[in-house]
Amino acid sequence: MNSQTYSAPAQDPLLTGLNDKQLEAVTLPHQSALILAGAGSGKTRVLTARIAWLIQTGQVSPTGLLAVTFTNKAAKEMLTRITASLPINTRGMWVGTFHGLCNRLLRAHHREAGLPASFQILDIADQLSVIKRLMKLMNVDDEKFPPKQVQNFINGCKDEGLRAHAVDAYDPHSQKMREIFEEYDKQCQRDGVADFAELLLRCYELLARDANIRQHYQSRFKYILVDEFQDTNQLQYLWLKLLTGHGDDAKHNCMFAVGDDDQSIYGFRGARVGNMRDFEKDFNIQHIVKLEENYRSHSNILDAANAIISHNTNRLGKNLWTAAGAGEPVRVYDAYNDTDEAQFIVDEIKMLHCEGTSLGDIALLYRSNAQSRILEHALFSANLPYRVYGGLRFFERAEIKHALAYMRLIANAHDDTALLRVINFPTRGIGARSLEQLQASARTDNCSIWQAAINKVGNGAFSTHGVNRAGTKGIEGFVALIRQMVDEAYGISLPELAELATTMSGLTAHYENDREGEDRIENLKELVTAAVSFTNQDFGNHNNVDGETEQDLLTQFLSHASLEAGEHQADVGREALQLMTVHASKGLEFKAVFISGLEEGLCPHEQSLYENSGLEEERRLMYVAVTRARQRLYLSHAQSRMLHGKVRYGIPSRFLDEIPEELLKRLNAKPVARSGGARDYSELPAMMSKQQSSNQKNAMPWKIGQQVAHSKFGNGVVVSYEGNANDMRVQVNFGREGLKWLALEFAKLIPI
DNA sequence: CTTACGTGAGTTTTT
DNA sequence: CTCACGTAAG
Repeated sequence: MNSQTYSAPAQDPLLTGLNDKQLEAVTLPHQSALILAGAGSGKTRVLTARIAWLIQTGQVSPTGLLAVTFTNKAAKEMLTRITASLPINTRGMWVGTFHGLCNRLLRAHHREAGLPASFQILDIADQLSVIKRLMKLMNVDDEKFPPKQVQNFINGCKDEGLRAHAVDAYDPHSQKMREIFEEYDKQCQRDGVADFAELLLRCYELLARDANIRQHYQSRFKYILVDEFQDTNQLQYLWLKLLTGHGDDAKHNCMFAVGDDDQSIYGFRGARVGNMRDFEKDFNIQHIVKLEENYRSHSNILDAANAIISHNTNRLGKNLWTAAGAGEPVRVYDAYNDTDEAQFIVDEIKMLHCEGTSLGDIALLYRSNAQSRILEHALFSANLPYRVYGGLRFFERAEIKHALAYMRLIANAHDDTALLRVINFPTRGIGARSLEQLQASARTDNCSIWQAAINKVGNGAFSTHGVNRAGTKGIEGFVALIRQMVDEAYGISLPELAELATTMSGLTAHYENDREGEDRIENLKELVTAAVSFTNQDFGNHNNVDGETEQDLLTQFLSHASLEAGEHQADVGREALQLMTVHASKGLEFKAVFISGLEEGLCPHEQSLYENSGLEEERRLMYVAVTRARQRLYLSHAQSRMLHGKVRYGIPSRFLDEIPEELLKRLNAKPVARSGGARDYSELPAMMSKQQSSNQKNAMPWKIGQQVAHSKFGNGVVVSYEGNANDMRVQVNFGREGLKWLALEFAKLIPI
């Protein structure tokens, strides 16, 4: 390695504790580099140390670098760590998500980007409603063109950097899709809104089109650091290339990309693992550093993960190892059915908990959300506290979106999506007919619905005489309300504004009359609280750097609400088991991990087998799941499972076969006979639907929780067992005498 | 404008 | 099975 640029003093606090590879990555010379960071290899540490090191050695100023992540959480984490290691002000630093940074850039140059200063951001739900509305207007058959599919199409195109006109369409169906896409973009433009993908595409196009702005940022950002590079999509990569000045003749800036091709699990959303190889080639990467030392798991777990992932082809190549010992074997449980599987998990959790593992350090992972139900049921019955990740987040809740819609209308009443959301909520007698009329006149006049409403009720002076159609009164009321809100909003603080949006709109009153509105009112109050803390914490956070325009706090808050929808669930204080999909578990770690539902058809998922390289992504998913565990890993599968109201019989996942038997401890059944060669899975889908003869699980001699008496140790309770019918050992908790393993063959245990 | 019922779909989802 | 959504009736 070329170390002429800098030689690290060994005692440098930034660099102490780094292993050789980490140190190498952190102190790489001034060139683009690719860091292959395995799970639990200290990736974030390296990324932040790199930033700190670059700054501290004077190679770059804090404002001269850009660090981009996928999640707000990761961005925050990075900022926190930077602040902890360097006495610098992170304000004005460009550390954030792709969307957050693009938003920031677009706000600063909204005119050049062709957007209003207070443009709003559509989340997926908003976007879908725009599409549905538009399709109705265009008279498109939503049977032939399911709105969700249209949405995926539009986002998919944008993620590849394509506008409607650039999309190939040779058949009527795709031509229609393209047409909707085009109309959709026009509609958004008129509303002054941008969807998630639009933020990136708009930003990309701006940089591509406007040489001044491009060069400005290119000369500013000497270093670009990218986290989770394997998850970047086509457009994100193009954006990065543009920012580094890659396409231009001038020598380009440095890109420091950190990623793990084995953890690429978002291909279905447009992520391109291939970007890693492209990066290597496009940037003529001289430095690929592999971080393979894992600080998380014992080696049995890592070896299992390595074995599984080695079945993938075309990897960049990496093998995790650890200085920690082998640890416990990976436990495998062959359940009779899904209920049995859930019960097994509950029993094991009870035991782990008895032994002192805190519930919050235990995760239950599954491939699809539907699997959580049965687990929840079992946990609930056992009185075990749990927390399910997923579902609606704070800013996605209906009542919150309603309040935000009022706030959006205060910022810009021409926002059709916001208007339609609340024009009749709380109800004010505006029915479908009057709405249709409004939408129709908006379309004829090519104006916003707000404008159409104003035209209808007259500008300012309300004419209550003459023909008053049913809806007019309601519309008048709505127009007056919004105007009044805008008036009142003038000069007040953001929390006051949030308060205004929840009360003056009638939302609070509406929910007060609702029997089940209590929680919603609580949430609305919480929204005001969120506005308070946003005001305090983010005040000046987006200060004028570099000609950024001062955007009002309201717009900032609304962007924040869209871009950072909040935690998935708030009750963090309580000690609770963590239930989540494997996708949601990425980046997390737990002392003990249960991966359930390891059956063909579920994991790998049936659907994935029809997609090309679908199986490999499923395997990466399994790899991610396995590498979450620090000490103990349970893999379970059920011989039968209730799915879509029918009993399905599944065979164990092929991924189980890919783990060497010596790493496993089969908790009940005898190991599946290994046929030496690979199993033939080609006819699986057919097999799945057939009913196989189910071999009954061996009867367990001792159930967990069974009370027993022992001549020497006294009374106890069975907490665990292992082995098979001939050679069974049970673990018994004798209270004061402690936990004992007893071989059933010798120990005289009497059930009581 | 609610409420009830029928219908159909049902992987994963950082922003 | 279970949820979300759309349509019909009250």
